[in-house]
Amino acid sequence: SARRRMFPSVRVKVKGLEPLKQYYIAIDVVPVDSKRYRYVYHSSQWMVAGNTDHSCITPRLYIHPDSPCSGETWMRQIISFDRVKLTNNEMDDKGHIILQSMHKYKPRVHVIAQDSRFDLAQIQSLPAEGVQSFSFQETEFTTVTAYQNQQITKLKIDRNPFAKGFRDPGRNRGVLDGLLETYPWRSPLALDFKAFGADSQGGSSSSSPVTSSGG
Amino acid sequence: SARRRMFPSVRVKVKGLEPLKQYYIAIDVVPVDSKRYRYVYHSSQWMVAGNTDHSCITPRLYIHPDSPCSGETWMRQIISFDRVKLTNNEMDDKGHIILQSMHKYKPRVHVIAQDSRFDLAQIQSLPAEGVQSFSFQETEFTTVTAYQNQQITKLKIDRNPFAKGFRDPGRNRGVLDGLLETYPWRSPLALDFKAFGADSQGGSSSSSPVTSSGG
DNA sequence: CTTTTAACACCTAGGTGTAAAATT
DNA sequence: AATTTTACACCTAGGTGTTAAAAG
Repeated sequence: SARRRMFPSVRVKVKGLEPLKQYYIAIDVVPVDSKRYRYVYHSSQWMVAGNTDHSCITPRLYIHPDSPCSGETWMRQIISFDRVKLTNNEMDDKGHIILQSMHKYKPRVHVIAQDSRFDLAQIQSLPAEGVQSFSFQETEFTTVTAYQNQQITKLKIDRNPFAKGFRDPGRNRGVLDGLLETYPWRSPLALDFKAFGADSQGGSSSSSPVTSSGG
Repeated sequence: SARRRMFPSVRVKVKGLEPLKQYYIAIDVVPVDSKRYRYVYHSSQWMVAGNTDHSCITPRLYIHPDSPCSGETWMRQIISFDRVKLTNNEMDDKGHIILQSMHKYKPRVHVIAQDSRFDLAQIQSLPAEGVQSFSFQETEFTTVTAYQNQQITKLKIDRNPFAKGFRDPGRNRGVLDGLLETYPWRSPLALDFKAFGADSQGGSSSSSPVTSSGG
């Protein structure tokens, strides 16, 4: 029943909003498939290890704490979801995002136009209209309770300020640098409402008790 | 240009709200008079030391972070304003409550019925209707940048968790106990919407670089 | 002289991976 | 054997009164 922050966090830039209109921006995390995975150490790969039915659960929505906010303000800043918390506790009552361990997931970002018809700050699920949703291939991740991949561990230690105590000022740095070259998202992800499509340019996203999928 | 939390913080209990209706609850701090004060140490008293015109400033509103919320939820819990921050910086751009040092002030609590006509989460000033305001005589305080009254200092050290490092486990305890007997607010203040009046029963309220008024 | 500012040691509060223990 | 939980040392982040220096 652990609950930890998602790290790296999802960070997005938005353009094409109406400056004076009010928007909510939210994130949720949806299953990529219905498979359960296990990590095969000697081949450094995630392998299918069973099936899971996710169809009866609706994902929880994390509303960005700045919501609601004008399109102008949203577009002026990088929108960071660094306080999102994940848990594997299905009975969680703190509103955190509930995921099953050893499964693949992908975050989605939702931009919701304010509408006086629904209760704006009490949103528990997505409204039927006035929503645009985006997701990014490179933010896919696999959930774990213990790290399987030492490269991910090193990346987390080096990039997460709260893990500074585990940093080795010595030669580990080279290993991390190598991983970062292949780490797809370094700068904020980009959402363009004029194009109405997901234009990814890198950024950061993943989760806490989590390793990336590929090996 | 200091900005510190208000301590003790204002804590209220509410009754008489409509359970299913949505409300904002907010606090602001208004001048008690137009006088500037100085503390006369030998007589342990605040004396008038000048005049100030507060008429051209509208006080800033601090909206309780749980807002908006149903009447049922508001009534079920103690409503604590322990994150309110005060500053003497008139140019403050962080939204903190701006006060002048060496003046007397009194907090006000506002209960605001949700209304689709105004932009609910962007409230900068009080709406013209649908608001009920309460204040409590015993929460009056005088602002300072350095404590004038050693009893207040001792009370803060003993009651504020963040000041634990200054606590003296020895004989100071007796002094504080004596002050607490005369300290008027120990339990949450009470707002009754059926009576539409301020029914005070003690509680806690004051401010950060602040001493109480009386000697 | 009175009042304010800034640096400081000392706290609370909470986010890390780790390693051992517990669970399945 | 694989996975999860728990206690832990070590961090970040930020709230205290104190003190000396600065400002008025």
